Order: sequence, then C-alpha cells, then structure tokens
Amino acid sequence: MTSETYDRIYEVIEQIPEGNVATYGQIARLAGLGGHARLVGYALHACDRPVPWHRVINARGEVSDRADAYAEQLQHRLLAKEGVRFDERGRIALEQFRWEDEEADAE
DNA sequence: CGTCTGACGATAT
DNA sequence: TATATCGCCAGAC
Repeated sequence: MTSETYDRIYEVIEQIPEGNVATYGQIARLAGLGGHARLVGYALHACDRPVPWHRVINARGEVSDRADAYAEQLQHRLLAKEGVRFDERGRIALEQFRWEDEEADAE
C-alpha cells in the first residue's frame, strides 16, 4: 500500500461486478476522494494489487490512452469477454454497463 | 522544497 | 462531437 488513499481506491475497484464498468470519477467519489479522478488513474498506474483495472474506464466510456498499447487491447478483450460491448467508435454505453453502487457512503 | 508530469473531469468554444 | 484549457493530488527528480 503506497498510501491509505490508494488502498481505498483499490478496494472500490475490487467491488466492481463482472460485466460492469466504472469511471475514474465514480471510483474517486466512492473512495471518498471527491471528484479527483486523476488520483484514481495514477493509483492504477502504480497498482501493485490484482485489481480488475480493466473495468475502469474514463467518463467518455472508452479506455484511456495509456503508455502500453498492449494493455489497452487486453482491456478491450477482457471487457468483451465479460459481456461488455463497444460501439463502432470503440466506446462503451455507460448508461447500459455503468456500475451503480449503492454504498457511496463508506463511513 | 520547487517543478513537472500523469490510466481524468468539467466547461468553453 | 471534437479540441483546448484549467484544476485537482501525489510521486519522481
């Protein structure tokens, strides 16, 4: 655990059910970070835990452009394998696959 | 301790 | 709808 903040983020991501996706901003809110989506992305960048990072996408409903293009393909494949479909532009219908958490109130 | 950068989000144009 | 800009926090140098 790099910091308690990161651990909180990983914990939220691990709660994302299969076949669903969550945005960085949503995770940040559930983790109690407010709307600091950047921290979520940065946390995943330094992730040392086996979290389902492939279920984490940006607010536009698409996979963020990261350094390793290979991981990007992997993310698309993993999501497709779970039933998540992409449109012609390579974007996900958030209104359909977005994970709706009911425990936004952590403590 | 100052500065730059980064898996983002929202708003403006 | 796409592009450009600012704000946010934490880590690397």
